Amino acid sequence: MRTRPTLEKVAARAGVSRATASRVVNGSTRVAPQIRDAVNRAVEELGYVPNQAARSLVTQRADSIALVFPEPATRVFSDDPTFAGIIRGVSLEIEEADKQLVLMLIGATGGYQRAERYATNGHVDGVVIASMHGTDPLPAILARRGVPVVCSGRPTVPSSLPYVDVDNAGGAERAVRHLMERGRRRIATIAGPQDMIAGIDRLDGYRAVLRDSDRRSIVAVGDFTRESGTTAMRQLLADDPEIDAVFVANDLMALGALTALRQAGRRVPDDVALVGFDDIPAVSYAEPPLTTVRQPTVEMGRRLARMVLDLEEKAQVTLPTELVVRESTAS
Amino acid sequence: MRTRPTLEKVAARAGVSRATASRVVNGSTRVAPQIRDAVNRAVEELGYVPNQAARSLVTQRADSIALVFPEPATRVFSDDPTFAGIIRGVSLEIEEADKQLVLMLIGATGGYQRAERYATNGHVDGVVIASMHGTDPLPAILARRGVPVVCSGRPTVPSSLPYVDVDNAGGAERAVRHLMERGRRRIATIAGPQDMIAGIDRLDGYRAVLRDSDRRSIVAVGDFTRESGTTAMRQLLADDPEIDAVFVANDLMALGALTALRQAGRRVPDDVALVGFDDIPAVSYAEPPLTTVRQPTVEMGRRLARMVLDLEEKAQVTLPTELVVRESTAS
DNA sequence: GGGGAGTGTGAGAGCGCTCTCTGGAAGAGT
DNA sequence: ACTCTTCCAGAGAGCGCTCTCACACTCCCC
Repeated sequence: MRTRPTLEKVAARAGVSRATASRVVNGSTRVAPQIRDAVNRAVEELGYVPNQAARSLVTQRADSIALVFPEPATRVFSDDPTFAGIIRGVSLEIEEADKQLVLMLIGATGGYQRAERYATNGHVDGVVIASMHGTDPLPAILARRGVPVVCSGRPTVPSSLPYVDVDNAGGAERAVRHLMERGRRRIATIAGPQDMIAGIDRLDGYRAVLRDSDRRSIVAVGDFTRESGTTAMRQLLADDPEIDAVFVANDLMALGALTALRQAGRRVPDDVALVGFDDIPAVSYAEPPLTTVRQPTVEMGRRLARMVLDLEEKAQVTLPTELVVRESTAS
Repeated sequence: MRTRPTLEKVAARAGVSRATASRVVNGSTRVAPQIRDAVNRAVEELGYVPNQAARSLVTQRADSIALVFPEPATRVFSDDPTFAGIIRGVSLEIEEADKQLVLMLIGATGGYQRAERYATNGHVDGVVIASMHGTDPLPAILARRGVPVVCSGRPTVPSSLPYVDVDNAGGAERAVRHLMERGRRRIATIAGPQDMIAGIDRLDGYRAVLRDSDRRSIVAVGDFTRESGTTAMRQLLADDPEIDAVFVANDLMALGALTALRQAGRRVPDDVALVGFDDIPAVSYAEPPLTTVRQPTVEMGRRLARMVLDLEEKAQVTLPTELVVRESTAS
């Protein structure tokens, strides 16, 4: 393999100086047309590609951003398309900006130090943290180190860090109200983990609506996995057999709950109505298709990327969610 | 934000030369213990982190590899955990080697040139192509440019490029033979796209077994999406209502087929037995749970990464698949 | 006790690029 | 015709690091 051509070679071939060649490559306007053409031709002929390392060294920019998935997220990763949506969104925006995406799935051992070290060594211009765990120390650490950080999901502890979240509470409220409108009396919930903002806010939304209508909450807690949905549903049925509706804090658990209901001989929606959250593809193919709350995952990814790339102001953003009504809540 | 400390500063603080500081940072043994300690202390105190760009510039290594998902793959991405498995595997191995993973989802517009340009500018040490499309020109282009490339999935056109594939044909054969052993007479298949090696090989496996037992093939073709599975299943039932078993080339289509069967009033497995391929989590929660062929996606990712990192010899590897029997093929 | 072998440290070049600064040519103004 | 401005190209420094080479020192053996 022959060595890759340098700017020097391009300049020599075009009969100009390295500085001029650099100007052309970087699209400066203040270059005479015929010289620009000559350089471009040389670039073409030699197949010149700028050395990013050399460029970064002098510009102090890396032209890439990191997308970090903390350990707890990686576990769900393979079964929850929510993360895929965020990746896609971030990727789309990054590509448009002609930058690179560095993906870090933080493993169990020493992943944090590794991510911290990496993010602070100038190899990335910013970090998007796809953490659903609000107690994650990484964002604050990086921010203190001067690395631009944007979080996916509002941190559980109030902070001034920029984030992009979805309207979890609002979505939950709409879902529960929808169940009430359909005439459901005993509305339970399967909540998500209470160390994640999505788990907390969705439970809050559920509680707020029930409180307003003077009903009591019936709560089981899962961990956003399908299995935990099944377990929680069984428990709910054991605790209160009269339940006629369940708001489940995510679709994966809702699918698990559906299994438990079927096994218990309850018909959906006839006996028990079911609402999920996320709108992953699988729920629209479930039997029956599940009503759920859609969250704009790709858009989330886009906003996260735009903020960290400074294409838009870093802020604390909450994107709207939308109730998608399907058969599982037919009256 | 104060400027990050350089090796120079560390050396000064430790009272040694830059060269010695470099030796310590890079873990050379030929340094006197007390000097090593002094340097390490200085590193600690200053919070020194090596500048990767500067390092890459001189070593000509990037310490990162790219994982490329061509356009057709990105479409399935969000609903098919197969890709997530590959990503995890690659990520695990990369992390162990203390390198970085650059993820490229190739978009519709100019993604190829972008990927090519990026991969050849010395920013990555190698490329893993998660292409299921064997006609993809990218691998050959990069290989010609001298970039280490490993493909996920055997290219459809014979080539000497290293790849990691799974035993698609063998898995399909085992699945179909399993259906025969369960006494099924009319075994159809829903094949995958015939421009992907997984689609081709799985159909070949199906055909081989039927040929050996002198039965005729009944084939419908899908594109690996759930919807196409439903459509193909309907078509199959219309063509030949006597069908009592279907081998489906992937799980997503199998789930789609299950929907079609249910809608047509066919019981699974009583009337029609169903086998999928991939073993995604969803099929074990389907009603009934589907028999399928498991492929080791995480292991695939690991092998891909190890090859491209030169931790093991680049070769053409085929990993075994395994039949997982569940209720959908009970006799 | 002198020459080699072995060991640890420093000096300095240079990776490929960007960017400031300077110089020269051309055009405009008096 | 001469100066002033404008514009564009080149020279050169230097980003932070690694690595070769040279050098100083200790140790050992004949």
